[in-house]
Amino acid sequence: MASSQLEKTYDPKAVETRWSREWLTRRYFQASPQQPGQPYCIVIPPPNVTGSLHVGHALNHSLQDILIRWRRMQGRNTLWLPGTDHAGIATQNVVEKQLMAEGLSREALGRDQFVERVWQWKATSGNTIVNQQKQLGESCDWDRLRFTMDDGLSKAVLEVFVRLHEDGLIYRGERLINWCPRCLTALSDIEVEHEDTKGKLYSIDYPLAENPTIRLTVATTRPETLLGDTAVAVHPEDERFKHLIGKQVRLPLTNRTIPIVGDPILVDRQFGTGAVKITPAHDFNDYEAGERHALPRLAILDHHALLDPSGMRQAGVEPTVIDQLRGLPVSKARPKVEALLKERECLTKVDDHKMAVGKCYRCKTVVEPYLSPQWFVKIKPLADPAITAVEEGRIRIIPEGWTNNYLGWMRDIKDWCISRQIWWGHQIPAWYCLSCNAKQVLKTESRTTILSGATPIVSKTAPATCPACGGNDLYRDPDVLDTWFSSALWPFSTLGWPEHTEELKTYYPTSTLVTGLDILFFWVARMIMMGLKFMGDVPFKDVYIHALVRDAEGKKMSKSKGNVIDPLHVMNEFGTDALRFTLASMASPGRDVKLAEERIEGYRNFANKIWNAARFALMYLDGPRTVLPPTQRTFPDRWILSRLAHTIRIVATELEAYRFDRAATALYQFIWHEYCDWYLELIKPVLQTPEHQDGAGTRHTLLETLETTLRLLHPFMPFITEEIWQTIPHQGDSIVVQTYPVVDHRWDAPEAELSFSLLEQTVGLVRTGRVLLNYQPAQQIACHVGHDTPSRQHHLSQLQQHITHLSRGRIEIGRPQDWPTSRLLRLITEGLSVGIPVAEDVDLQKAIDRLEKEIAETDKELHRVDGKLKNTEFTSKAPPDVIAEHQVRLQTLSRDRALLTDSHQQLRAMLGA
RNA sequence: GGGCGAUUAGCUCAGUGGUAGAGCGCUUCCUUCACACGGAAGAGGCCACAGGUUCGAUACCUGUAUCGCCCA
Repeated sequence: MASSQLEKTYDPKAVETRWSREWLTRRYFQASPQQPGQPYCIVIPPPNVTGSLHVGHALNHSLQDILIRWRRMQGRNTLWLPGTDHAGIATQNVVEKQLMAEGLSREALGRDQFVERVWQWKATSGNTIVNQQKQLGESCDWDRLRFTMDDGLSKAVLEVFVRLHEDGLIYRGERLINWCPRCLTALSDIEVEHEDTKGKLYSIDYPLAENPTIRLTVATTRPETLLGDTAVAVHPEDERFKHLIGKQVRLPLTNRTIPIVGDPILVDRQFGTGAVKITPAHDFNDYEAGERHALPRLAILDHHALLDPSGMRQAGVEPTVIDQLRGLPVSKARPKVEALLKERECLTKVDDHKMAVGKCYRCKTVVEPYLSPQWFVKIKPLADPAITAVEEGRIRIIPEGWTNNYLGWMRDIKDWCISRQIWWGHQIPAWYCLSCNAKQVLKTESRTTILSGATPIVSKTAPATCPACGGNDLYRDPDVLDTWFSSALWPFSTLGWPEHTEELKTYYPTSTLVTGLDILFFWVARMIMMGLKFMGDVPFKDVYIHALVRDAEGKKMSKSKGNVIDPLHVMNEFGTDALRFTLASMASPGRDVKLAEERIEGYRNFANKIWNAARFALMYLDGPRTVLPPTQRTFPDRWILSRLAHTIRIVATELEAYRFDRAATALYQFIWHEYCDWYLELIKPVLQTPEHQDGAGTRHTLLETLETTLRLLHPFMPFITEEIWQTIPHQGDSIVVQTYPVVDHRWDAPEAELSFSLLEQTVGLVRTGRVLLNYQPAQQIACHVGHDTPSRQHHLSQLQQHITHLSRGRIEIGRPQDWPTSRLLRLITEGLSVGIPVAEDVDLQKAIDRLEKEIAETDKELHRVDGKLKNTEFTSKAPPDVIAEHQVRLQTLSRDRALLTDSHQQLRAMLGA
């Protein structure tokens, strides 16, 4: 057990590579329903299969690994189930870009070949993130790795789709949906990101049909959609306009007249001119208004969001206008329309206006409301139980503040558009009989349109014949499902559902879901709905929501900004343990993690500190070790055991509460500032004295506390703790499968803690005095130590050897009034006095300044406390113990002040002499 | 526009109805035998602002300002 086994500086790389492999080889993370212990299960939020690990994953995964390793050590039957997500639009975009670079396109390839190509891409890049996760030491059961498009999960998707359809909770219909004209697919409401932009508010005159000299002025931010207007709305109680309701206006640039309707929902009398145009095919609010007033819908944009000549013809747009606008994107059409309106003197005003535009969350293209037939989930019946589950506390959201966010969204939830017009994903299991639906299925060369009137045959397997006509000319719906549809099943589909597996019985409901706020609605809410619907129980009991990781300035990390911290780079430079500990210690609830490399460096240093503490222990562990009952151990041993017990308590409490930051801080504080700074220093004299009578007992406590601390720290810093644990005397194969420390009440030693605080205070004063008098650290000095309170004075004499050792002084303990009155610097705090002889050649100014500062501070505090005690309001109303405490403080402060003043005078006298 | 959160040391953040805390950074000293990725000693704060509750508020309440997030 020679110390040369450990290098002077900890080198994480070799250690991490070795142990991450070894743990996998030894299959420590494999779960089984047969294992004993109360189950504890976490399903990982599946990252994009073709992605790579970013620092957000690192945070998310570190926290899960801490929970899982902690529970595993507690003896729970733990399962951390890993997996990846097929990320439909994102992955398809990536592969399409590759094709473009090769001069190909998905259309040129055809659907089957394209999908085959994506599978190939998944095969080459799909393991990247998994391998990175392994490098991070994530203790997942890798045998159970799942993918949202693997056979089992696809089976679950089919089952769910068919059953929801049977229950009338999935329907197909023509609605206005969010459409990305670049991805050429529908998006759900929450896949649209709203962004404030500067726009304009146009005021446009619509002349009254019966009397063109009367004009109704409408305000709009999108003048080009005017071509598709089918009404104008005013508030039914607006005195300015209510007499116009029911009349017709001429729609500029077209040959149509449209009605004026009264609508209290759509119209805000204060906004704009008080009159708005209604374009049901191009605006969500207008769509609903159109429903209320049974208005026709006229679409003038095609699926590329270009002005569509045939749409415009149907809308009665003047042929010359059509010629000018055909094929233009909105951004170019708008100024044209503006100019045309100006020409005709219809445009009365253009104001600057702040407005929100929706953008595709995948490609940031401006989305268009687009009228098209899509598949929807009727969500209300699913949402209601999901609301109740959270209200009743069957699911706890942590931090609690997000609960209202969740409930608010769920109560106002809209039907979920689940069809996507892409190729990569779960194709919808619906077929159309081409003979029954001859008029509803329109095939052109480039596109097949299935009108909303078509009758689908929904089935888990391809039907051979049409059940209605017996025909066999069946056409499968080309759309695929929203990726989140399959993710919503994740907590049970990964455990084998729809089969009734032992895994489901054992691990469902899972214990905790750890995720970022950004997918609370996308994913968490939908898992709750689907879990309740298909498992009859919540998918998890706790949802822990952590913050997002930002850069040191608090900006969102993004490749284009170049402020991305690459976790792998950081792990290489500072060690995985350092990164994990940093993320854990910064995971305070309700606050974003602002990550700077200096922080990680700081925890790299922490790892090195632990490493060297272990080196120290190994140097002195040779020799017999004796186990003594805690009360019979030495003062330093009793103290450190007491502090360790305290730390174990804190870590347990904080982990239960998901306060990773506080648990990490407690560990840091204990290890560095108690164990290393004080305990190891305190026991050096015993260890460095051969045959010391306390040697055997001390060596045992040293080992016992180090080994326990390593286990306590292991979930946070798995690698270094394993490496050290293996080096010191131990029982068992790996720290991974050891028990987590629990509090031993016999370790609590309040008397030792009290003595320690006196020791710390005394050593602190001596060291301060040493610096004030410019004595070198190594120089042995003589000093007097005394205390006001006799019992504390007695404690000082018991601590004499430790004070002597830590302050490098010959300590004489006695009452301050008996000390020499000249050539002595006295420092005083809270009744404790330290006197240090002043050598002939010392510059006393520093010491005098210091004393003056302390006198001033004591004075200030004295006045404050005295003032309070003289205030009868305080003495009559404050609780007695608070008053007593103030009285004691007043006494101590007065005595300190007197002694400090005395010391100050003596020093000044010396200067004068 | 609605909701939520933040505002504490130079920076990043804990925290509590009764002495203001940590990490990093900064200053000075120190290569002594675990560690210079270290040790020791320091400097640094009207706890955003204004009211209120209270004997007492950085903390509880109300409002304001600034910043951030979510929703519309």
